[in-house]
Amino acid sequence: MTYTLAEEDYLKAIYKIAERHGTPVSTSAIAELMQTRPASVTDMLKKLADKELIDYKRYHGVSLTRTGARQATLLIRKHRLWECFLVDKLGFSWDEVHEIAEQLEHIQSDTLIDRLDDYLENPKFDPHGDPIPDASGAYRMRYQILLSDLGLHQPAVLVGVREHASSFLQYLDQNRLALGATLEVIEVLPYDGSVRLRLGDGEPILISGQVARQLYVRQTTESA
Amino acid sequence: MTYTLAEEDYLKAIYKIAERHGTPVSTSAIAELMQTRPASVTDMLKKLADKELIDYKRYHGVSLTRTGARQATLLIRKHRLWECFLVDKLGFSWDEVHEIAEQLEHIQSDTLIDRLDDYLENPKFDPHGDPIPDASGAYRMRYQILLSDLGLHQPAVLVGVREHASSFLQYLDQNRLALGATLEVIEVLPYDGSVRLRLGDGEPILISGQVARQLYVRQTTESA
DNA sequence: TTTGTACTTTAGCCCCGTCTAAATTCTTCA
DNA sequence: TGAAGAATTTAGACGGGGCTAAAGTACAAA
Ligand SMILES: [Mn+2]
Ligand SMILES: [Mn+2]
Ligand SMILES: [Mn+2]
Ligand SMILES: [Mn+2]
Repeated sequence: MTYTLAEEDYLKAIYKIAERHGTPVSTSAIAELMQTRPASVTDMLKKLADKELIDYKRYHGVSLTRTGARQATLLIRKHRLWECFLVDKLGFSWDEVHEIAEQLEHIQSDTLIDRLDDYLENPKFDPHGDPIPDASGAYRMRYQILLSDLGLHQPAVLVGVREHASSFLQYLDQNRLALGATLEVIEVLPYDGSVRLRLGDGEPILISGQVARQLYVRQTTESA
Repeated sequence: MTYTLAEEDYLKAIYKIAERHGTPVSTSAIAELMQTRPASVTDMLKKLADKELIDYKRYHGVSLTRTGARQATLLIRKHRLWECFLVDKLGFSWDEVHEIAEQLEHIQSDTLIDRLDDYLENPKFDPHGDPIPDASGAYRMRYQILLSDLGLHQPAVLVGVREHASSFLQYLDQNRLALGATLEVIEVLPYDGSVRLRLGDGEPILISGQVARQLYVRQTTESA
């Protein structure tokens, strides 16, 4: 019923890889995300399989069981709620909170996280725009597309980031690319796929195609 | 520069025992407080001595070095600030917070705890009346005596508890014995040392000598 | 001064989570 | 279809932190 820090982090890693690349999840993908060796991953996979948190067939990758998936989403819930706390209450910026939340998410207390949720007034999204599962583990995906897939002159709002590295988030800050910003693609440069944007009512800015593929936007009504 | 959870808890235990019973601190005292075996304590003492966090001579107990004591007080600072957060912001009661703070105190972040301190408006005492060290590790002891040592008809205020067990704190709640309560000893029963108190302006209550020896009070002016 | 007893340490073991090196299995392509 | 070559697992080790049982030390009482 209660899992170790390492077990929790593995479950979360498997969940995130499955979410992005589908199932089954390979040993090497887990090793890369967790910065460990594949041999270490194999060891842990056996333990998680013994506890029926994953379905594991040697040489064929893993997927989470219902129990494992539930545990992973509860951990993600805790991670994201703590990030909200750090940003909204303690004044951290969105590029500073990940490492701390990576620790805080493992605090074991049945009531703590629900009280924190109430204290924060039940936020639905974390500082990076990621949805926060409720106490039962359920959440709805926000409607979103990649900025790189947004049509020309389609008004849209920045709602999330695919990349969470500090350096990337700081780059966004420097270019006034904050969540909630309204934008519109003015031009896509054919040579390298760079994108020229109108941001709010300011001067147009230019971002690389690389960056455009890391930003999630929601289209707004034409007339907005 | 950064210590494991177990190392931190051992340093804190040594600090607390030394504070209450003086130095050197015995292996068995540590084992009892930490709920482990003396053999395990001996193993850890060797490691802490290697890292120069304690002075250790086989068979003769330990004391903290300057570095060790500093580390212990910083841990206590974190523990007590988190307890304030849990009580003041999340609405926990003082008997529910110890276990959670026991985990939260180990979160590693240079800035987190200082921001938390500011967010809580730099409290000087935790929910149990214990002083909170500042960022440099310094704190002043509150003036206090045991209720069992308070003279008859001396007006006083309840400022701290020596015992932190949930059952004890709940007992205090049930008898309206909260920190800050004004009180006065009306009578000490000679047979078993029980104490009759006037609490605020309510009816007198009777507490055992056992309980009276767990409560810290500060005398107030006669005219108060 | 000796000795009994309580306290402490050592020896040897265990589990967790990680690693390297070697062996195994899968897959792809000639 | 039969190797390479890549991915994965196994074998064996290690450090951290804990335990039991046995041995060593200190100290108080005789
Ligand atoms: Mn984590
Ligand atoms: Mn996030
Ligand atoms: Mn602790
Ligand atoms: Mn406290």
